[in-house]
Amino acid sequence: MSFLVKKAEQQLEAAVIAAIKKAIEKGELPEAELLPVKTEVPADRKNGDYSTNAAMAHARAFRMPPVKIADAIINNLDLSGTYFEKCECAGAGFLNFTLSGQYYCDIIADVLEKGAMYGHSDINKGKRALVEFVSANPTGPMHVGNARGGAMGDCLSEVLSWSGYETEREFYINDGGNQIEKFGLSLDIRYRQHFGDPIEMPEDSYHGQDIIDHVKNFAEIHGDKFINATEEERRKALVEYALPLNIEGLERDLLKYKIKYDTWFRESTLHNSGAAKKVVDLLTEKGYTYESEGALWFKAEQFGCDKDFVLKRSNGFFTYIVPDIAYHYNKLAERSFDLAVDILGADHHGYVPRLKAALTALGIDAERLQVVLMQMVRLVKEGEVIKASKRSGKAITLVTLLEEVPIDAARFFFNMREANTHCDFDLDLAVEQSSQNPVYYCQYAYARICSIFRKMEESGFSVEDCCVSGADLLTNETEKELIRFISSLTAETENAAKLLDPSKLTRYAVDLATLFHKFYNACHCDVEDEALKSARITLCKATATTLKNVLGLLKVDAPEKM
RNA sequence: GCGCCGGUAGCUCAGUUGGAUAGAGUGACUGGCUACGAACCAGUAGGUCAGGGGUUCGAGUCCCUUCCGGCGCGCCA
Repeated sequence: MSFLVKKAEQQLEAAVIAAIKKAIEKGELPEAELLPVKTEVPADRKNGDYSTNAAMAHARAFRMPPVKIADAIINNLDLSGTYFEKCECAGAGFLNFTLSGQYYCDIIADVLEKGAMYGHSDINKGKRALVEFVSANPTGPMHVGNARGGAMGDCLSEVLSWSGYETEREFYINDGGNQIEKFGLSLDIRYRQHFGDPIEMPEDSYHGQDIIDHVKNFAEIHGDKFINATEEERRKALVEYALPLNIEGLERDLLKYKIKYDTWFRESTLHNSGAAKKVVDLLTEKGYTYESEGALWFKAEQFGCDKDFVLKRSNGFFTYIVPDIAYHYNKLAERSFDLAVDILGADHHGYVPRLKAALTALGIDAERLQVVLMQMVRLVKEGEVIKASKRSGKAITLVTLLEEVPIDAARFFFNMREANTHCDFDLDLAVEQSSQNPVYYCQYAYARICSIFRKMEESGFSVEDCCVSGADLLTNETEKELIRFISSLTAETENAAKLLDPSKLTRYAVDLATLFHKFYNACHCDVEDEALKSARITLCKATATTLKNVLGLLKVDAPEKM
């Protein structure tokens, strides 16, 4: 959290502990072991700016009613030299504290001093994080689920950076294994169909238009010369033509979505370098594998899984999880990231304990791998769910989505809900440029502030030179509430990083906009009292900085006019 | 059958480490621009926090259990 917030909380805790000790010395409270004092912000501000449950928590230790303990604490409390000016007992024995005007001044000054860096924290300084997200199969276009994963992964990466991590974004290209076989098969059949072969597409092949388009373009270049080649050669040529185009397409589409990766990691490199074989050998050396029915098994039960699983099939091929183990071994052991985050669809949840078990067996602290499971997205239009079938190739693609919905709105919407909740994406609302759309609501607040600044400058008033010149100027409840909320951004960033949940910050942006609009309606900036005018403009500047920073984190534009 | 996730206002969702009378948005209704952007604000109405038990000063939050929904449990990926 912001150092000022921390300072205030520490002052409060120290003052309460000192008061309890003093009361014990004076015999107003009995001798007993003290419990740690915890402070919190009351939900209802009528109960002060901070409260502590110290009196209630000590009820048992002191064998006294909480209210009596609270009285003793208040009688011995010394708040001089702190950011607090008042303490009252309320309810069951809560001690409620009120912040002084100086606190509000100092918060605003701090925001303006930090500027674009306000909201950043250093709690994870010196650590490196890798966020892997989307990692869509390169066999076809991305769908709406990838759009959510992309928006979330990108914002989460930014959140981690803000919390102090040195963060990298990575895309894992599944260019090995079964789905590439299926890709080759699908291309092959479409190619033969293109030249008149009446062969039919199997049920489980890729039926999308993109496969047909690839074949058409391929045929324009190479004609029918692969018709008489062996099936293996033909497939190889088709895959070597289409796969790079698909990967370029993924990169291009994600860039449109404002997502830029630091690395594109290919699964095939794990096979070619022997890394996949190496992790299996390591597990075998450590005695964590055994052979049964011609296959090589991993003793997963020993590491908390419900059953053992196969690493190498009796036909000699590795199962899908081996390259994944090797990949995460690469992230954590070879590239030594302190934290690796995977963003996966919720249907992968059963696989996570297996992967972690294997990593543990390899001597890696599996806690360094954190998996964010993401529930499915349902698209809603005109109040009805749009059905999407992936196999039929009729799923709504990311590109189609972005043609309908502004990019900022899409990114914002996909970050409004926690990963682990089903997400209804309302297309009509996302497109709507009105108050109902939370993206515009936030942007409107920013544009409104900029408009105030323009008006002030036009009348010859220097916005640049504004400051809060006295601790007793910003006393309206909407002003104080706005400032307190501004002061909580750093703590919010830290919390979002800790919980791996960027949705905290979309809600923060909306709430900040709300508090600003309330302030705007309750207090006029353009008042006769020059000191008050200057103070309020300064508050607007701090609000603008905070709002712009948060929208920047989400990569949503903060327009000066709209 | 076993396991994971969820169930909070008509709808979509918040609710921090267990805290005070459970909150927003949206929809419905009533108000507010001869002052800085009304893309805004103020107010009214709407609840058995799925049901039941337990832990304690205190439970939407923690534990147990039942019901309902989503998903996973392969020598597929």
